[in-house]
Amino acid sequence: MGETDGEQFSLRWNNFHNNLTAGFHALLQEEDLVDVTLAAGGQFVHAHKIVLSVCSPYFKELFKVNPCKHPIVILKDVGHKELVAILQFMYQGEVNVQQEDLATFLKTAELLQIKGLTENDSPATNTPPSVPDTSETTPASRTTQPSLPEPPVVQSEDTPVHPYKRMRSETPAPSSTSVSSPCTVNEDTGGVEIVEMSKPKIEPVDYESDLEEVGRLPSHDDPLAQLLGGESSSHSHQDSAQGTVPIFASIPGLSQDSGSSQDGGQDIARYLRSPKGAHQLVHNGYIYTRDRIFRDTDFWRCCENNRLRCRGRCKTVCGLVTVTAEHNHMPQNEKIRLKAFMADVKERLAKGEESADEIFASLPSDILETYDMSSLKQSLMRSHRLLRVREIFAKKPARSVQLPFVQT
DNA sequence: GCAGTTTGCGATGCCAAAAG
DNA sequence: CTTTTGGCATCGCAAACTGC
Repeated sequence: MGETDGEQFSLRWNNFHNNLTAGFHALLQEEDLVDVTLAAGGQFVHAHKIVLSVCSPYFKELFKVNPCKHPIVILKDVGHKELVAILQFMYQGEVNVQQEDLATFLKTAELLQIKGLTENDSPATNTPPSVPDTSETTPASRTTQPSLPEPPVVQSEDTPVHPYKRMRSETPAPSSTSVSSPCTVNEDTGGVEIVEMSKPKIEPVDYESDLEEVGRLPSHDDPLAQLLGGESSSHSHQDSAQGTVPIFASIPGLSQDSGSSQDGGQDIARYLRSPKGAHQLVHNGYIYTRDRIFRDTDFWRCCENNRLRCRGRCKTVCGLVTVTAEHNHMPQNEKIRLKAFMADVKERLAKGEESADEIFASLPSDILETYDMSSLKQSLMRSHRLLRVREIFAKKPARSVQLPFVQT
């Protein structure tokens, strides 16, 4: 390295920014190398994750926590027109917007945290040099504090840790819509199972923590209750029975009502991992275990199919949940909630940063009142110890456990 | 209180049959 | 023939039990 002390030449491409801008725009126009599908207003737009990430910390974070090859991001309550305009702004650095559409456009841009269009556009961050400051389009009405957008659920078929005998077909989805993007199979575990399920432990979907700020979903103290897709046990599962429901999330603030989540968010679905690592789906307060994959359809069956002889089933095609058979029992929100809590407790126990007493003391009072925590605590502590012992033995070199060969 | 053993049940995979 | 549903055997985890 020290040999490079000689005279250096600065090579500058004067047309660099223009070329980059034109290149990105061309890629967008030709839908070349696109790796994300944005759905808004019933229509779909393809884009590039890298461009969205550069122009929006919101998208950046979204793609970081969902390392799916080709996610489909369904932006509820965002119009197709606004989305296209925002994309044009991101790719070209400028866009023409009708005056009557300006307010909606800017509000959408704020919620999506589009750099150059939002007030909290961090100057310290790497603002794209080619994106001009659009302060001239900044109206006085843009003084509202943008609420943190609820992250849309990135529909992904992510992180299969365990070997499955049958892999999902990658044939394009025969969707009734104009989805031309694949039903992505992301076989990359990526070590991010914390997002959905960590490899050794059960872990809830992590982006629920962001959902808490929305208030549309249950805002219990527990960071896990949202797994249920709503907490009300009084909900009627018939609401979505035999209906197709997209896995989606709304962008709050654009619409004060609950949008198409008529039943209070009950149609939010979440992917989980079972304690054994299998894919699970939580929908309308029911847990489904993936039964099989056929073509581009995942078939799920109620996890109570054995115990309660429940016939509840559903299927997902490109993230669209279709309930195909009714359950013979009520939604098991409380059960799911408890399981989620126990998974959380186990995770914290495993971290060893808190004592068991501290962890249990931090649980919501209703959980503590409902369940016999002393026995639960004892049981968890025991299984935790057991786990540690197994880990220790698993780490031992093989020769240390080899027994002398005895010929019989 | 801890460690070892037993037992119950949930999870999983596979197959057959029904339906379209 | 393809898709969907019903059934069940098996495995393994975790709770419960027992003894020290």
